[in-house]
Amino acid sequence: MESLLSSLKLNISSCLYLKDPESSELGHKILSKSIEMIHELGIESFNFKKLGQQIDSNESSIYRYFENKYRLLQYLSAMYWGIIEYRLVIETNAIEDCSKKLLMAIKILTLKPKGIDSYSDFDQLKLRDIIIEEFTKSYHHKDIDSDNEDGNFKIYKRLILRIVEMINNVDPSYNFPKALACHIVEGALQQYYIQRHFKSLTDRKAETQVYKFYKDMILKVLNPKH
Amino acid sequence: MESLLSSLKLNISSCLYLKDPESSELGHKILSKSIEMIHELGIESFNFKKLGQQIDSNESSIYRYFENKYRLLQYLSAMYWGIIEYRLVIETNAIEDCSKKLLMAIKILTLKPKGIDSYSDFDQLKLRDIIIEEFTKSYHHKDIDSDNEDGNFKIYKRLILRIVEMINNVDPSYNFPKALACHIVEGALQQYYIQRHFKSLTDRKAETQVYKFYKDMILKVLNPKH
DNA sequence: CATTAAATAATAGTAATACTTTTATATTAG
DNA sequence: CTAATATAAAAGTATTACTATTATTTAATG
Repeated sequence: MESLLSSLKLNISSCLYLKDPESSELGHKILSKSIEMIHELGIESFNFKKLGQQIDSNESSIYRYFENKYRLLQYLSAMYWGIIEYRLVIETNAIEDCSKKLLMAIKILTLKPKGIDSYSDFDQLKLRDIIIEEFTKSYHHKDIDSDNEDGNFKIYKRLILRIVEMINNVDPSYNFPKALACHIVEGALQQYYIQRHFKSLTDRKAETQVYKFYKDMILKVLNPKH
Repeated sequence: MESLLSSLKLNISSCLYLKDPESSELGHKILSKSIEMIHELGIESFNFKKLGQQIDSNESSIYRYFENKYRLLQYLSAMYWGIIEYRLVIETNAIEDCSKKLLMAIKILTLKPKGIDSYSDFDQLKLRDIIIEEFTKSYHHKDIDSDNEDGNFKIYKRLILRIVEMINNVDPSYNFPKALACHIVEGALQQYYIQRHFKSLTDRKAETQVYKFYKDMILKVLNPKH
């Protein structure tokens, strides 16, 4: 069955683009090809000139969609977190038990997506890799505060607040729900980065390690009501 | 009493510089002034030309010490982690009790240093801010693997392995000591960044929050032997 | 179908940056 | 005093990120 998301549109803050890339053929090409290229080159070596060459378009045309490559990265990040948020809501919705709900959320945040759903003409695994490698750069810079005011990180923050709510439902007496939620979301990326690049700091290299680590943590740190 | 560190020299990997900045007057000026300027401008807007102007020296002279500004950032990071490692060893050395030892380590990692010791002609609090704001950029880039092979992150990794050892001493049966250690070291920086820039994701804005969060976590996650 | 508006392409240009090269000058060590 | 080394000054190069201009194509509307 076709995924629901394929008939919906992620509502991405219009501050992130000059012209909506979902509104044209060229826009779609920009998104899908930029994922490939940033994945291959890294954000530093990637630029709009190279992208233009690859999609038989022109640098200046791309600038009509995005202010610069970091804005594009923020857009791609919003897409990623939007998809995660969507899965989080859909896949935890029916779960009654608070603890099980939270654990499912953590699964979604940590495990590689399996049956990639048909939403998207782009490669979701490559997008995930980009987030692991580059997301930190989309919000570590001098303009972070004004970017933030503009709502560039709305989806990301809303996602974290959803986790906070789940944590509160499991254990309302826990004192650091926000810190814990940030920790899990950001830490999961961090763990994968370390697995890839700092092997000596990795306990065991397995996809499920990251999930197990947080599961163990959650179960011990939170005291379920009943 | 004068700190021991003032009579020692941090042993920073020679891969990080072309000429040892500790070996000359100009080198010292480069270090202390770059801390001020990166703190003020952020690493992106900072460059060697501007630095040269501020210390009445020349761009090209600075290039004889450091390959580029990111290498300088890695050097400053090594300095920071070197000081933390030093404090970690000195201040936990006499503590017998494993758990107390680990908690002291976490204090050092999370709390703002108080009685700044006399090691250094530079501003340690500014250096700490730089690490919070910019450290992630020193190891999120395409050359990370070769940088790493060259030993650019030796001190950082050794520091983490010290924490791992402390964790193992408290609870040898714990399955994720490395993940937990990375988490604490990196997460502490992350928490401060979020406190500063994502207020809505902060539980309570207080310096001690970060320490309390990890203390709570450690006490619940690890099962002391006795 | 004709007209108009909008989107895109092609080209060139600008300003800044990151870094190199060359040459001159100052400092230091033997 | 001499020679080696460190630094300064100045100019130059290649790249990048972005803008501006004009031409061409496409789509939308009456």
